[in-house]
Amino acid sequence: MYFEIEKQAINALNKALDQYDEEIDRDFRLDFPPDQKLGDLASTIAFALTKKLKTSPNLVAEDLVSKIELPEIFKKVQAFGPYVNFFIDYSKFSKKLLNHVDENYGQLPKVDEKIILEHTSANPNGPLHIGHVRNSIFGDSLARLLKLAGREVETQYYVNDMGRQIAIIVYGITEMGLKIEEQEGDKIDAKIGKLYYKANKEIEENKDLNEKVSELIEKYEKGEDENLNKVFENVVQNCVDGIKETLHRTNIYHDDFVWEGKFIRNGDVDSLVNYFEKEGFVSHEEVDYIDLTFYNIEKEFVLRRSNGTSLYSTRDLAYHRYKATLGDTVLDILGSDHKLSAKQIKVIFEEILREKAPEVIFYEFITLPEGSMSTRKGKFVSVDDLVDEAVIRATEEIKSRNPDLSNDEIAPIAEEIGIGAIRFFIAKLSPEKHLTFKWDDALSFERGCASIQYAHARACKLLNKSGKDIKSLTIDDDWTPNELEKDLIRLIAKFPQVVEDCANKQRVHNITQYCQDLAGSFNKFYKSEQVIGSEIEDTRLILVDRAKITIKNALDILGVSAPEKM
RNA sequence: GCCCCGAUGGUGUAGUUUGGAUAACACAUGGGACUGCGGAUCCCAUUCCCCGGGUUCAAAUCCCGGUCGGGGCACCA
Repeated sequence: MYFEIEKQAINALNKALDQYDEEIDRDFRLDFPPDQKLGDLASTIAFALTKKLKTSPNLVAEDLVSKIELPEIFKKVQAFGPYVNFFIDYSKFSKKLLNHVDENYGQLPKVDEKIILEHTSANPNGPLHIGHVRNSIFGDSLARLLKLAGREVETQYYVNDMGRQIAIIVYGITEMGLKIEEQEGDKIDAKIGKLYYKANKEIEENKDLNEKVSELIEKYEKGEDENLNKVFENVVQNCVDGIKETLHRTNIYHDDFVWEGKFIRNGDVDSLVNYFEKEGFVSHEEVDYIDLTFYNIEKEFVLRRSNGTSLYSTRDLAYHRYKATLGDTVLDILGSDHKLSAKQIKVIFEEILREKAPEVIFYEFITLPEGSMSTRKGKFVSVDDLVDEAVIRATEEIKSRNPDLSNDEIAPIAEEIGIGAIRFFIAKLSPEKHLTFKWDDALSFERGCASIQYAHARACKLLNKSGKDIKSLTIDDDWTPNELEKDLIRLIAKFPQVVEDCANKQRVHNITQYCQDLAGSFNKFYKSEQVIGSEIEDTRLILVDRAKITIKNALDILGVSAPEKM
């Protein structure tokens, strides 16, 4: 809705600018003034004009204002020093906006772009830990955001079934006689993580065993030993199943799980290497590699191990070419430790293959106070443990606030609140920020996400209590919103623009801020304005209903559900 | 050593890409609102742009040089 209004203001400004002889850049946007007393939309265009006219910006602003033909939706336009500010006519605008908001509010028109978004892609050698989950939460929220902004999005999880890690687990099973189901842990992925830890320890203590692991890799890559294939596949499938369970519990779903082995079996990796060879990009020493020093990358890109088996990086290249066939844009969410290899891939795509390189969004790590997490060393906090703990705390909180609710009623709400708290906690941080994980920070959620969910629950309660069918109500013709109502309306109106801005910038964390602002504004309104029993009860019920919808849709971007009571 | 990120109230962060008006949010601390359409709420107070230069009418934001913190530099993924 703001789009439309902004466009009208910009048009009016442009018409005024037409009356000057000076040419200035017409590609400008409007800002939000710092205070509502200063209006709803502000332009700094006077500064640009001042340069040409050689007078003071204040005079230019005054002059501009006198030349503006004000569109109907505005009440007035006024100069404040050098700023030209527009004031919305809220008696007209509010009605228009509230009648416009429905369940799909925030959904922008379809854009002709299909995005293949890869996220999470954690190695299937143990459970998801809180380092991985930053990738998942960011990736999933971004997918939701982009969809809302009109893009078509397909999410993929790249399953590393051929890596050394999996071979080490297989070694533990076939050579050390370890059994997955005998390991500690509730879930199969946790058990696999334990087994990996043990097998890895054994190999680290006796380096000669690395030979054996390499043999396993070689055999699996050849794929001729049916029994061995089954062991590999069984480990990977089980672990992925466990990871999926964790992801689903936190509202994260992928459209497809692509196994890297596919690109060995279907010959894509071989034909890619052959192409590099044929075009003369390959250098041969102990191994075959591509020299990238010409492109300012010190590290050579190794194509195969000396025993001929493939490497992750080569398989990844094949995978990315595959993804490029599925959509217009290939987007990866990666930890900052992948920066170098992502740079290599970019150069290979652009300079050697002459194809569009994948886009990458990097995030910095979550570490424990004692250092980085490591599945190999068994040093990590699993997402399952974190979620369990969050739900336990939420349960206690609900119990103390609603003693009359039964356990069956509490359980689903506790799940919504606990998971919301975690997703919100991770999502609110911008990706380039490093985070040191502390239990208390992650779980002190009473006033974080929960207060937003609470605002939603409050709105639901209120609408229910009115006993009215909201759809049948109409807005009072004489209604002019007061300051608190205006505030809330402004925020509701801003939502589509927030969606668009965040999607363009690929920044999810600003949504969390918006949610807090919106809930805060709703709470203020709720506190001081009576709804039921007021002279404009119907109008206010409609406002409450639209605020409720907007909160719900905004939380949905973050994968956080909005409970109707809590 | 080379490369990449970060530094904003007591704490944790947003704002930096696109320079504009009084730097936003949450927590913490201290005070207040108390039977309300559920207080997981609201109001008030306190406290911030790492340092040094430069560009500009205007710098948290851009440029140069430092300091401190995190990460990367595998025949790992």
